[in-house]
Amino acid sequence: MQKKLFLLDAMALIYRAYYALIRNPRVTSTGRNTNAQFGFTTTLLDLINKEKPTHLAVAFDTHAPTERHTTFTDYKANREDAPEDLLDALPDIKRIIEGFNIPVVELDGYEADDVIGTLAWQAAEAGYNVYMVTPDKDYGQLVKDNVYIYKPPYMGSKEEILGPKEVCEKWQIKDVSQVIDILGLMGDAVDNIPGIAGVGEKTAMKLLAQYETLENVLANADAIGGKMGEKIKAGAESAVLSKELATIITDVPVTFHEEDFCLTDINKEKLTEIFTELEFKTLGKRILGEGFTSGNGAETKAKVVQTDLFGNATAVDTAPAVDEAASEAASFLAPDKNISNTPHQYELTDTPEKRAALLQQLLQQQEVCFDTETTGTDANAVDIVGMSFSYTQGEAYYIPLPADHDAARAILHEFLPLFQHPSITLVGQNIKYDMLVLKWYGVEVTANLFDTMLAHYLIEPEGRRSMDALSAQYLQYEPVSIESLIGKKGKGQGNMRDVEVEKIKEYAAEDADITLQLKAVFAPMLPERKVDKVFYEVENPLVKVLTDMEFEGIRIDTQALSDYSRELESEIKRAEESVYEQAGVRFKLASPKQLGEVLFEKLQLDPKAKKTRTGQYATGEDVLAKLANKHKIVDDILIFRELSKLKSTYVDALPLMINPRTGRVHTSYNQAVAVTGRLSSNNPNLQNIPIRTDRGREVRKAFVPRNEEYVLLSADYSQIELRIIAAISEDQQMMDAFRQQIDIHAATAAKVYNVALEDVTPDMRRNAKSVNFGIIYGVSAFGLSENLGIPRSEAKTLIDNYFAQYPSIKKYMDDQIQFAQTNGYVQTTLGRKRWLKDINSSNAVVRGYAERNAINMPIQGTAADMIKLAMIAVNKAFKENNLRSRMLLQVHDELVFDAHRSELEIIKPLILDCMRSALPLAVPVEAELGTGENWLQAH
DNA sequence: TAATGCACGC
DNA sequence: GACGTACGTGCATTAT
Repeated sequence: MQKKLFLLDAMALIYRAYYALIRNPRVTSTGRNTNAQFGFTTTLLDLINKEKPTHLAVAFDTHAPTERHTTFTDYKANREDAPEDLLDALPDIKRIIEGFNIPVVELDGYEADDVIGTLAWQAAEAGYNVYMVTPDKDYGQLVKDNVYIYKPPYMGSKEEILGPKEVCEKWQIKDVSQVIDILGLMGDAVDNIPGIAGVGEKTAMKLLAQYETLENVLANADAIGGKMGEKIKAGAESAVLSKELATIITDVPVTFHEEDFCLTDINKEKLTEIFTELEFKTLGKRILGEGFTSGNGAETKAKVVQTDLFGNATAVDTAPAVDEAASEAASFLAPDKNISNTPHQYELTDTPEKRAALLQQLLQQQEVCFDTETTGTDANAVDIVGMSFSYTQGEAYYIPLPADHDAARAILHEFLPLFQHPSITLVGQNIKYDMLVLKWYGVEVTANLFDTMLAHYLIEPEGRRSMDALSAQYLQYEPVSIESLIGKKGKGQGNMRDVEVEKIKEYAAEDADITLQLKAVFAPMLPERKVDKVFYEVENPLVKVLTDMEFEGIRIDTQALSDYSRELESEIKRAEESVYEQAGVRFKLASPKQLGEVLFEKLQLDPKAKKTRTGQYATGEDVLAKLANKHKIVDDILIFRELSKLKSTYVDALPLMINPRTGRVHTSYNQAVAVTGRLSSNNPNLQNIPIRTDRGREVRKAFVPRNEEYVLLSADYSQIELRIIAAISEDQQMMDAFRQQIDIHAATAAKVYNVALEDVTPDMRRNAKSVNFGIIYGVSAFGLSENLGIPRSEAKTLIDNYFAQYPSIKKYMDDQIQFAQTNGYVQTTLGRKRWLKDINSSNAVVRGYAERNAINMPIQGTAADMIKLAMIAVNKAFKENNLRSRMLLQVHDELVFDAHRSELEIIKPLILDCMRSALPLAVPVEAELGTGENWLQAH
C-alpha cells in the first residue's frame, strides 16, 4: 500500500474556513461564533474521508510572521487583521486536533510552510506520496517527484491536486524550480507582497521563457528596454525579496520519523467534550455515532499526543498498523456513498419495444421521477439529449433521444399518457426547467408534480439547493459530477450531445434515482415543519404557471431601444467630457476608485470623505448628492452614472436577450432563492426595469404587445404590504383608514403631525410615506433622518408619534421578535417559515439584523404568497375560458399581460377578482389596472 | 474568475 | 464610538 502523508498548514486552512463560512455564521446558543472551528473540522474530515491518508500532521505557526517576513510591513499588517473570534477559535481547534489524535508540529521561529516543507522533502526521499494541504499557494520549488499541493474543496469548487507536471504546465516552465522566479516577478497577492509593478502572470511567464531565472531578467533589464525595462529596474529590489519569501526553507531543524505521523484512533472522550461545547450535533453523531449527546463520553483509547515533536523529541506510543488506521479514518465523514460502491441497476432504454415496456411499467406507478438531459442551461434555447425515469430506489432508465427535432418529438410524445396522467405524480428537481424543455417539443405536462427543489426551499429556505448538495446532505451520497462528462465550466466545456451514451446513462439515471430518494426524505418533512400547505397549495401549482409565462416571453421594440441608445451615447459623452474638463484630468469615470481619488484627493471636495470597508473612497449616489453644492462637477457625474447604467444594463443589453426562436425576451424566474418567498427574475431580470426617473421610464416604452390585436395590461396591488401589516397586527387605526379608503400616507401624516386630514401638506405626506415604508423594514431614527434629510431628533419624534398612533403595530413588531426568540422562526399566514438563528445572539448588530428580518419576513412573505395564489387563479381561469390573453410577467406586486383586445372586458374583472380574493385579509385588498400600447402606458 | 462598488426594481 | 432598511440581479472595473 502506498504511504500517503498529508501535511496541513493549519493557519491558512483556518483563515479560509472562517471566511468561507462568514456569510452564514454559526453561532451557538451562548452566542459564540464557531465558524472557524466548524470549517476547519469539516475540511479535515473531508480530507481524511476522501483521500484516506496513512500519515498526517498539522503545522501551526503561532510565531509567524517570522523575521524575514517582517521586512514587509504590509505583510505583517495583513496577518494581524485576523478577527478576534477567529483567534479565539485557536485553542478549540487545537483540542479538536488532539481529539483526532493528529500530531501537531510547531517550531519556534519558523513558518508552518517551512516546517512542513522540510518534512515533505524528507518524506518524499523516504518513498512517500506527500501532499501539502494549503489553500492559497503554489510551492513550486517543493514540487519534486511524489510531492503534491493539495487544495481542499472551497465554496463549491472541487479539490485540486497539483503535481510537478501540472505546475510546469500552468506556468509554462521547463523546470518546477522556476516557480519561485515567477512568484518573485509577480509578487504574491495573498500576502500583499509586491513583485515588479505591472508584471502579471503572462508577462512573468514570457520573461522566464526567455531568460530562465529572475536574476537573468534583472540583469538584462537594459536589453529589454522600453517601459518594461524601466519597470523591471524599478522593481528589482522588491522582486528579489519576493522571490526570497516565496522560497520555502527546506532545512529547518526537524527530522521526519514515520511513526510520529501515523493516523491513529480518535480520542472519543476529548472529541465528545469539545463537540458538545461547540454544539456540533450532526457532526458529532457522524463521527461518534448516533449515541452522541452531551455528556455521553464514550470509551476512550487515549494515546499520547505529541504536541512538541521537535527540539527535545521524545518517543510516542507505538501506533497501530497503518492499514488499520486508514480504515478507521475512512468512516469519519459522509458522503461515503457513490455510484461505484452502491448497488444500482441503471438501464438503457433505446428501442421502441423497450420504451413501450417501460411506459407500461411507469403507468402502473403512483409516482415517477423524471429528469431531462439537454445541450445547455437555457431551457428556451437547448435541445434535448435524453430523458431518465425512476420509480424504485436504485433502479432507473435512460432514454437517449435523437438530435433531429421531429424524431425526438415523436419519441417524447410516446410518453404523453404519463406526462398527462390525471393521478400520477411526477417527481423532479427543478421541474420547471424540464417542463419548459418539453414544451418546446409540444409536450404539455399536466400530471401532478412534486418538485424536490421547492420542497427543500420550504424546509430550509437559506440552504444550498444544488442536487449535489442535497444528495450529500440528505443521502450521504456523492453523485457523478457533470464535469466528469463535459469538463470544467468555462470556455472548454463540452456538450452533452458529444458524450458517450453509456456515460450519460449512468449520470442521468442516477439523477432520477437520487431525486426520487430525496422526495422520500422531504415528503414527510413538509408536514413535520408545517410547510405542507404552502408547498402543495402555492409553490407546487405555481410551477406550471411560471412555465407558461417563461414560454410566452414578451415582445421588445428594438428600434426604439437602438434609437434611445444613440441618444444616451451622445449625452454620456457630453457629461463625461464635461467632468474631465472640470477635473482637469482624464480618467476612467466609470471607475469608482479613480473617481474617488479625483474628487477627494485632487479636488479636495471633502476632507472627511467616507471610505468603504476596503479603504476606497465611497462615491455612491447619496455621497455625491451631498457634495453637489460644493462643485458643479457632481451633477455631470450623476448624469453619467444614471445614463451609463441605463444604457449598459437595459437599453443595450435587452435586445441581445431576444430569443431567435420567438423574437421575444424570455426571462427565467427563480422560485427558490429569495428567503422571504418572493420570486426573482434573471436572464434578463425583468423585475428591475427602471421607473423612478423620466429617462429610466423610457425603457418601459420598449415593452410592447405581441401584435396589433393585443394591448399590454398591468395590474398591481395597492399598498399591499401596509394592508398586510394592518391586518395581521389588527391595528384598528390603520384598518379603519384602509376600510374608509383614505390615502394611507395622508392619513398617517395627519396622525403623526396631529393635524386634520385636509391640512396635511405634501411635505408631511412625503415624510409619513417614508415612515410607513421604513416601518415595514424596521427603520431606525438614524436611517429615517438620512432618508428624509431631517434632523435625527425630528425623525425620532416622528417614529415615536407613529407608534403612539398605531400602538398595535408596535406590539406586532415586539411580538414577532418574541415569537422568533421562543420558536427560532417567523412565518407568513400560510405557514411559510424563515429560521432566524441569530435572534438570540449576544452581538447586537447580528441580533438587530435578525430582529428586522423577524418583522419584515412575515409581511413581505405574505404578500409574496398572495400574489402567487393570484397567479395560480388567473392562469386557471384563463385556461378554463380558453382565452387568447396571456400572463407574461410578475414584478412582486404587479402582473403584466398580453391582453387580446376582444377579451379586455372579460379579463379585467377576472384578474381583479383573482388578485383581490387570493388571500383575504381583515382589510380590503385593492388592485389597480391599466392598459396601453407599452408597459409605461399600461402602468 | 472573483471580488468590489454601484445602481436598478419592489 | 460604531452602527444604522427588506429582498433581489447585473454591469464595469480591478486584480490576478
